[in-house]
Amino acid sequence: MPTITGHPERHAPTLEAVAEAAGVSRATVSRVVNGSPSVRGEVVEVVQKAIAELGYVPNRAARSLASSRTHSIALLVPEDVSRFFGDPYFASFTGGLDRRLADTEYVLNLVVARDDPGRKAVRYVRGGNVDGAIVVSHHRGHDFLRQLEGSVPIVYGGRPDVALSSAPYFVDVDNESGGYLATRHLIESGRTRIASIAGPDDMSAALDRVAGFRRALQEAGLPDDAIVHANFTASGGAEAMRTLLARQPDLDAIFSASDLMATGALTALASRGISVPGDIAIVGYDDSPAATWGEVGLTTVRQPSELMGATAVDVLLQLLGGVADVPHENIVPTELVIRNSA
Amino acid sequence: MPTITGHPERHAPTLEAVAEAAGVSRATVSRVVNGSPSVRGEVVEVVQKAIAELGYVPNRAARSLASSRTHSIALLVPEDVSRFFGDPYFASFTGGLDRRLADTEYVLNLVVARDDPGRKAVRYVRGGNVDGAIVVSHHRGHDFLRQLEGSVPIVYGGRPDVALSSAPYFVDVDNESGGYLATRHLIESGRTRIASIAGPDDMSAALDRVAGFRRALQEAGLPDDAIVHANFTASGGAEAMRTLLARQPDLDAIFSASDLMATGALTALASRGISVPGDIAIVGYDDSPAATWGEVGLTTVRQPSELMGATAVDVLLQLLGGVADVPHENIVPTELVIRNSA
DNA sequence: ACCGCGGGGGAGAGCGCTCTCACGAGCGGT
DNA sequence: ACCGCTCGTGAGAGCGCTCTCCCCCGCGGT
Repeated sequence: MPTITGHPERHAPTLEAVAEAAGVSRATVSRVVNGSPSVRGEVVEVVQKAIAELGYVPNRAARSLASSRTHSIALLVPEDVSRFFGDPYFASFTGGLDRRLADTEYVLNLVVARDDPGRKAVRYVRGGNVDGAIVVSHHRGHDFLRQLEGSVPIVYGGRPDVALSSAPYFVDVDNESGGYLATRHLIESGRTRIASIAGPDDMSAALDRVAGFRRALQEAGLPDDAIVHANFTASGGAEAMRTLLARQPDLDAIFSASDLMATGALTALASRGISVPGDIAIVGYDDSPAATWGEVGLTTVRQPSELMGATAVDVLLQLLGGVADVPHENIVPTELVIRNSA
Repeated sequence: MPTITGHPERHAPTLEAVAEAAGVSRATVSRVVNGSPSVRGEVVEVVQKAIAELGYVPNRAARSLASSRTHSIALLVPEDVSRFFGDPYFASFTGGLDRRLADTEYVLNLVVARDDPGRKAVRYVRGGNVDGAIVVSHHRGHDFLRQLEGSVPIVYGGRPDVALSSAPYFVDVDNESGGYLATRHLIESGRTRIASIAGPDDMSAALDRVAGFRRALQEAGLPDDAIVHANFTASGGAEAMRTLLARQPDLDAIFSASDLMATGALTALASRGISVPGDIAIVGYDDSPAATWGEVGLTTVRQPSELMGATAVDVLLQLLGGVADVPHENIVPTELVIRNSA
């Protein structure tokens, strides 16, 4: 049964056909297709004309079989896809990644390591199906990632928590400077009694933001000890807000380490009739959709997630291109998005 | 493992190597790998043992070159990736799709048709790089999709708006029954003065939900004319809520055609001291993250987006498998998620 | 004149797999 | 005993590229 679902495949033109049409050898066409500099200009033109006329498209499989390069890279997600993409941060990370990749000949393979744990994904990556991989949303405990070492170049989105045997390449965001930025903004708008609803104290990202918060306050000679840790949820944010108000009723600004917690804080404030930004200014963190869903738009620190995606691709392409001395740590800066809440 | 006489060069084992190790021909190994029934059981075992010992992984490129089947399918997104994945609906559609695909040998290629318009993506799909494609988030005006016709089997997520020359395959959700489900739930919990905050009246999905709303009320002999259209935003929902209250202050239930509008309605109700679900019950639509972000969890109609993704894969696999009489229209039912608001 | 050299282009051997054929063995029917 | 089958397996020809040789030609130096 050679017929596949009745799709009459018109024999796609091959390199050979182009070569014949252009009156040159296969090798020459190949050179033109791959942009080799050692073909005379006029020959290049003839070949390109033939390519255009025949509508030739290189066969990826043949190419990668012959060159043992696949021209595809894996986006390795070590968890459920819907959870992954449901996170706006990763959605836009992927967006930046894809946009950067669009300029190249590379194709993105979505590889999910859900069950197993990761057996299939590891086999896929190690099996020579991709030239490199970008690993995102990895967490402590994803030890199977170690099995990828020594196969293809890998770039991590976020500093990997897994103990790897050699220094990994990764891109990460500068949380400290994010906290600093947010706090400076509050200071510059004249606030002086500034507190922070921080994230869990066992997450380095949360602690780094606190560090930035403190640095800004210290530089300004303001007290830096009004800090309550919460768990990155809206209700946690609301509770933290109440705690802070109880402790220090004359607060005039809050730096919340996540937008979600900020929305909780906003709710808590609203229910007490405290106006934002009139009485208290709030800066969030993430620039998630939650930032614009409430009545007041949330001023927040955006993680340059697109840039991170693009950077991850850049690093990987350099690695694949054999560039020497590619930096292992690639830290991108954060950016303040000013709306109404501060 | 390195042999005594061999070079230390660790070269990925090929079919040939397995064949030699197992003492059979390449063809036989190929048969085993591809699950051909015509190999004796004991031979299968020997071969599988050899495969396991050598850690053999088939070379995808070679396989697809020889068979002219790529074993990969495209997820074609005709718009910006971050916007696409930022939508929880699509995130989980993709999740379902991926999960279903995980049981197969197929791999997902993320293909974005952003600029161009779609030139590169069309070339990619037509160029024989994938066996089939799933097109999502397509809109009126995406005429380039027509150029895909006649290349590989295509399944659309959502009924395509583009004028195609032959009946497309698609999966879609049953909006009418979603509206019906939500409204029935309100009726069954004893509500009798039920209104709807509907979506824009030029979107068929919105109108279908209204139709379901009406059907439920008519069946119950309740008035079905308390309907205000809004634009699917939170502030639109809040305004619609105020309008409804002004019109009919004794309302005891609301069916909101989106979760976002429902959150707006909740805000409006809270500011008037109307309790949910005490005074007024609310059912939303989508089961987006917004449904769980507020103080009260939103009872809502979940679009079975995962199921849709999985169904799209099923349909495509059937098409690829040459199954006859694959249905073109695949409508999946909606599902009620009960939380606190109703 | 000669030689050497370098650049442009052709020839051809694979890359690792699939798949059609051919082949031999075993078996039942006549 | 013969034929004709089926069944399991092997042989070998590609699939469409890349890439290493190698050759040819024109040039400059001696």
